[in-house]
Amino acid sequence: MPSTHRHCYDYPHPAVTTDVVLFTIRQDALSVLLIQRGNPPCQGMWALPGGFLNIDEDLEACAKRELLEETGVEGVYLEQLYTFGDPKRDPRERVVSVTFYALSQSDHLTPKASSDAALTAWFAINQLPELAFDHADIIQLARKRLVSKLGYTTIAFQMLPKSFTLSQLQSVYEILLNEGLDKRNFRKGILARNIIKETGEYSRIGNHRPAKTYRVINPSQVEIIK
Amino acid sequence: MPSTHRHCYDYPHPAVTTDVVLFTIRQDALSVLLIQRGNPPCQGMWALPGGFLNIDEDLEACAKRELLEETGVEGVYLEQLYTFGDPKRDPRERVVSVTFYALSQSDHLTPKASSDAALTAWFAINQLPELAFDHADIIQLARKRLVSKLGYTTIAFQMLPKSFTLSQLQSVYEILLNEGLDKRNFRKGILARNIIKETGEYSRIGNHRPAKTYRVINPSQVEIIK
DNA sequence: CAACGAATGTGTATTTGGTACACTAAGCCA
DNA sequence: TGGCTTAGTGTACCAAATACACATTCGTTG
Repeated sequence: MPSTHRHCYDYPHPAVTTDVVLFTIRQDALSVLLIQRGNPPCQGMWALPGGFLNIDEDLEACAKRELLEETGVEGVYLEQLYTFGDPKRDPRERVVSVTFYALSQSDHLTPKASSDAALTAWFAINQLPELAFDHADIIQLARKRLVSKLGYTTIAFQMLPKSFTLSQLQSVYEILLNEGLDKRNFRKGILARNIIKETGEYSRIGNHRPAKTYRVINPSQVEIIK
Repeated sequence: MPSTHRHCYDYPHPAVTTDVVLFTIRQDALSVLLIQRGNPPCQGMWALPGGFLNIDEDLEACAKRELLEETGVEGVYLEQLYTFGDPKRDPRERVVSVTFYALSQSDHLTPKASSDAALTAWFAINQLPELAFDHADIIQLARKRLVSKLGYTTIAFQMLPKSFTLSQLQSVYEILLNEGLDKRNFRKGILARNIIKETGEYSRIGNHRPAKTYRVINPSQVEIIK
């Protein structure tokens, strides 16, 4: 390493980064937000938003900052996923990446061109491009975690607007679980948990019967249920 | 920092450590292995085994190495828990700690005096001493994770010898869950899962009827069940 | 304005899984 | 042989999950 480097330690330190898997549902498919890399290594490949931890910055703050800087997305639900530290995962230097996953509803999605002019785009999880580093592993682990959390938390509501219909909610579950669910049983189950209530208003989109809309009783809080 | 430091970077790097919460059951209590700190900061307080990541070392390898070096324990089940990165969690420098939890049966427990002559000792989880840094938080998170994994994995078997009785197994569950369980229902439930089988041998300890011993069908593999 | 298309909304019967509960069996020891 | 200690076993009840079909309410169109 060049001797002009300024920050010195008496034993080697790895670099620490955060990377974020931002999920949303687009066109009936679970999708993740990726950035096309403009520089080597892995130039031209797609990668998760993320970057180096500032020395006085909390891990979660770093993840949020990188997500905002690189994609313009903020205010989403964010949770730590796993820490990847294979010594060879980045060819440049030793990099330990603390990864997060985030959930966003379509409302909040305003990914803009990043400050370093890289491309950002959504990809359906079953049609991912070639990914940089170990980011494909990270995405699969995040997906697995998200799906398993569906079963015992209220995490699904983080992918819906404040007010939603039961059909929309069921659709989130069906897309994530990748299986169809019985409408009556689904509604019975959700309502029995007492976590949502009617807004009193109706969704009047489409040329069919309007649907009651609901909202979460304890919003912006992911709880363990049952 | 002293200018004699040798490893230099063009932006500051945090230190990365691993810390391990090693659980076992001793005297009918869930217990963790701790080391008394010989040096500041937190001199005299108790801490988790752990230490700095070598620059070419995998995270899990680091956790295993530190556990072996500091406590003499090896061959235990180990799993990543969470990464703690509060900028103020260590007063000396910025330290990001990737934490693990480990499970050991009494058989494997041979904690020896560490190489740097610190004291190691087991503490019941309800009688912990004053702990260094944020190690109390780490232990509580590990306990929570372990208990919740009881419900949907075969993790409990990692706390028992290869061959065990159903009463011993039930005891592990009772201690971790902190509640008594019905013997008949417990046995019915475990056997219905088809994860253990009789060894054909009997445990003949104590002045009472011998107990059939069992072992895990798929040993040294923690599986998700149901 | 009637018929149609499309999505909403609703109840019951069955099966399955979980829970509650008490006595006999087998060994050791005095 | 009687007493102590832990092992080992079955059934009845209740709760939760599943399977399953049709009427309702809009908008649109002929």
